[in-house]
Amino acid sequence: MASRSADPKDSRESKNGGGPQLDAVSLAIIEQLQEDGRRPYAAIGKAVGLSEAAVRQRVQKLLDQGVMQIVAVTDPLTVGFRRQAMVGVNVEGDVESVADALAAMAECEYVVMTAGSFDLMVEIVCEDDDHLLEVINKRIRAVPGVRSTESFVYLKLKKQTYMWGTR
Amino acid sequence: MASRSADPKDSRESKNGGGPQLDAVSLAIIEQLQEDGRRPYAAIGKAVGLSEAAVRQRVQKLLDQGVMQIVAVTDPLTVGFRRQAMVGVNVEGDVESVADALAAMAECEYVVMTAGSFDLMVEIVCEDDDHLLEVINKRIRAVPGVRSTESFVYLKLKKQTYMWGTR
DNA sequence: CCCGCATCTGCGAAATCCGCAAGACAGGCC
DNA sequence: GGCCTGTCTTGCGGATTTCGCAGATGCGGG
Repeated sequence: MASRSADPKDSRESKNGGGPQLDAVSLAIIEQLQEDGRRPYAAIGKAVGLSEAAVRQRVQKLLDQGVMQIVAVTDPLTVGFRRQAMVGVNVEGDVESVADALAAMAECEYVVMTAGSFDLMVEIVCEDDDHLLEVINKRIRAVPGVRSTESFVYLKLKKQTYMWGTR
Repeated sequence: MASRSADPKDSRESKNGGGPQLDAVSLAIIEQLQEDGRRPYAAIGKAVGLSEAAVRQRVQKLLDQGVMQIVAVTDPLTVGFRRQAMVGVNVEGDVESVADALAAMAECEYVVMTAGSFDLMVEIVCEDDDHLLEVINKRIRAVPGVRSTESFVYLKLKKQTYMWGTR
């Protein structure tokens, strides 16, 4: 199912925790859809050297497998979220359970466990200062196991891309 | 052009750095496209109570204005990027010019100016450890104005959503 | 050798996308 | 008030795209 039969011009191994491997053709399809998520299958097929139906099947499989998703992404500012912050968190005890608790909060857009002087980094998206203050001081610090937090309020977003795999 | 909340026209609100305001209908359209970026315009129109052509025009305008984009997003691990890190940067001199220089690097997925003990936070996406090491120690620290950096290597990504505006 | 499995291709039918022109509506101006 | 203007909305036809299905091809196992 993965690839390997048609045209093995690529071979990376490393079964990481996620899923199946991708061949060069699927990579090329993903690149096309990263430029425009609504690009027609026929146009993609022309670009990657495959028939329209084949592209359709591959895209469907990539979606089913969860390798990629085609979605609208927005600028938080224009949809009413005017305060964002990155919060570094230090934990005592089980880091992962704290991470799960934070991930359950709607305002936490992004939660990652890290190595370094923070155990967790969390991106918060809020409507205004009051909302941000409440989330950081009342909700995050109330989670059992949270030892301390340090906040970095966003002043200006300079770059934000979704071009993984495009280089 | 657009207004901002429940009903047709009211006037302005703080013009933030981004752009125009969105009314409830555009919000609903965005929600539809956040569930499935390829959903047909007619289906969206039925869901939000608008004609197909009207939905098409609004979507096109939202795209042209940069309010949203419809793209494929992938799990970095499955497309071959196995090392990620958040890097906090301290700057002497003009912060914005340093931010621009970092934003120009392909490996920098995310660049934001912040208030707090870092002037900039940068998310790096790399293929392996060697690549990550090179980007941080050779490229970022070589940018004029970079005083110091602190790295937080990703151990496990716990949450990553694209649901802005959906709450 | 034969068979199962997976993918790719080609083709028609149905649905969708896209441009165009006309009607509806609110706001600004004299 | 009356008028104008810009925007939004609607409806419609043609080109394009999507979708399902059947057949062809390649590969590995029994």
